[in-house]
Amino acid sequence: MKLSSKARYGLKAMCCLAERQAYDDKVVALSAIAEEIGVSDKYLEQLFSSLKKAELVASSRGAGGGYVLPRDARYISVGEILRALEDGLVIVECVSGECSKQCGNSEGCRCTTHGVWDKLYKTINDCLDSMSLASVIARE
Amino acid sequence: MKLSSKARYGLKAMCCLAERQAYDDKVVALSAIAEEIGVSDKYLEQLFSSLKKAELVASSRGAGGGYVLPRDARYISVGEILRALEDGLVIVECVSGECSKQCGNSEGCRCTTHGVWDKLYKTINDCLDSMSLASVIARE
DNA sequence: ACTATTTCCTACCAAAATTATAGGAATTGT
DNA sequence: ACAATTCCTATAATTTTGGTAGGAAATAGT
Repeated sequence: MKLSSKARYGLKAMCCLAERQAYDDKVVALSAIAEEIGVSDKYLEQLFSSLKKAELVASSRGAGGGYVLPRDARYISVGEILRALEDGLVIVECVSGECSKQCGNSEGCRCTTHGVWDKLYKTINDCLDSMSLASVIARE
Repeated sequence: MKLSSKARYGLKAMCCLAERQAYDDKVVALSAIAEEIGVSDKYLEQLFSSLKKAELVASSRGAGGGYVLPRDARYISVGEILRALEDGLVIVECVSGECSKQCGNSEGCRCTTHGVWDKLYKTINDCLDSMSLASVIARE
């Protein structure tokens, strides 16, 4: 149950973007973020593609273009970011969907361990949703 | 951040063992558990090897041998089981160890996102430690 | 109109981790 | 002796992850 590099770098990149935007309210070129956090432009592009799809960043193309946060960092949660990067943070198939093959018992899913995964899933998401991007960069 | 099959099958197997032991207090052959939860003997052997190392099962070899819980199911937590199967449930390297390459800032680790992983790690473990094997098979 | 810059899209490759299989050694009850 | 069982190690197959690459589309400045 390791967190992917996508999630690690993605969150770092979002922090970086938020910090730069707090400093001067301009669009930030992806290359600047990539350099700061130490990944290639091309790799980071892919992460931002996921983030954009989830509307966690907005962009403008062309020369002088770049990315901005679509809303205040106080209203963007870590949970949203990680779910965008980690395919919904689905821990086991059992959770958040039909429980067909994994459990062997789809309807109602009374498989012994279902309750465990369910509770774990909720706990993780609650935890991550309780942290905003703003609170992270403030290191609260 | 998916849970491994090891963890899924391992917990199921532990539930199965606990249930059988509650029923009649004998050692349970691994093959019986493997059949019930639908994995091969050989695969399950590996999981039990990890579980044994963590002293979450005890075994007797030879004909008529098998596995037993070394203590009451009320005093075995899901957290213990999953940590044994999932390499300590380490979410990111940053957590529970030196924070060298991943963060780029080892001492004190003030990397922006460290607090997030730390909190997440604690939350997950607290959640899992709060569930005993007995409560799981009782479906509480 | 041209150029430089930048996001966006898609395909692909390599490495690592996971999942599973296999063979056989060691132990023990009958 | 024999059958049943755990234990140990190697390895094969599959999937996932991490990262590279090329180029299309858009836009600002000249």
